[in-house]
Amino acid sequence: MRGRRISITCDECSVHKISKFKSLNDSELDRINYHKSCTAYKKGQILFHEDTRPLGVFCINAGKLKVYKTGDDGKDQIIQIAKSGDLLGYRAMISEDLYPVTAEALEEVKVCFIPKSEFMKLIDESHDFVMMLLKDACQELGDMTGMMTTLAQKSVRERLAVTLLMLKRVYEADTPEGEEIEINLTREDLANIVGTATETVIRLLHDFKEEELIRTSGRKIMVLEPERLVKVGNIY
DNA sequence: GTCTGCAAAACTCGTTGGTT
DNA sequence: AACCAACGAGTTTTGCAGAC
Repeated sequence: MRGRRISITCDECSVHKISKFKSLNDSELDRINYHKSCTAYKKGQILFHEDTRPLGVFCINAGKLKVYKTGDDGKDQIIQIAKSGDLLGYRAMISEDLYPVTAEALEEVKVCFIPKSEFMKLIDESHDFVMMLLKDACQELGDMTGMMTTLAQKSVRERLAVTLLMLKRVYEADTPEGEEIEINLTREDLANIVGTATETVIRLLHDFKEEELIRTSGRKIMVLEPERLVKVGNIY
């Protein structure tokens, strides 16, 4: 299933200022612009599969993706919800590994693909760019450590509270100021982040609703009381 | 008591075809 | 082209039994 080719130039890109490419100079940016290809993916389409070889990196222009790993029992564990401005696939490429995860569009997604050769040239030439990648990789390592601890030590109820707060941060980036933040994810995806069964997530969401911590409208979830969710999640 | 898995019912959403 | 109803697929919810 392939996406539809589209055209986005870096200087008119809406996320350029928050992307990893913000430190590049004009000539470096021109080169990326020349070599990259941009694609629109529909919901459910796959950008890259686990255990395939990276041929380049993906810069998300618009939309959200779930990044997940499939376990031995066939169940998916969602590692990350990637959003506009995020860069995907560079760690596996730099370490010359296969992709450890799959990236799938959660909605209409616009993505720019930068071939490996051009990306590696940038790493050779731009110190600022390398530092930016290093910072990002270290940050993610820290996040993963936190996630592992959360999954291992917290109850499902606590994990769901932590997950809702994390998703609120992800979704508020795309929400105009003043508007209510809506987390738009299936219950199954939510369960795959929390690491539990869909039914358990639905039951706990029902409890959170009763406690007026959240409100739901169809599949959409609105966090009403983030401070109380912090307490429920035992976050200090 | 907490959580999971299964099954069934209820609900939502996207697609399709007909009508205006 | 716009609107609407019907339909089917997918998703959500609920109840129950059982494992830990």
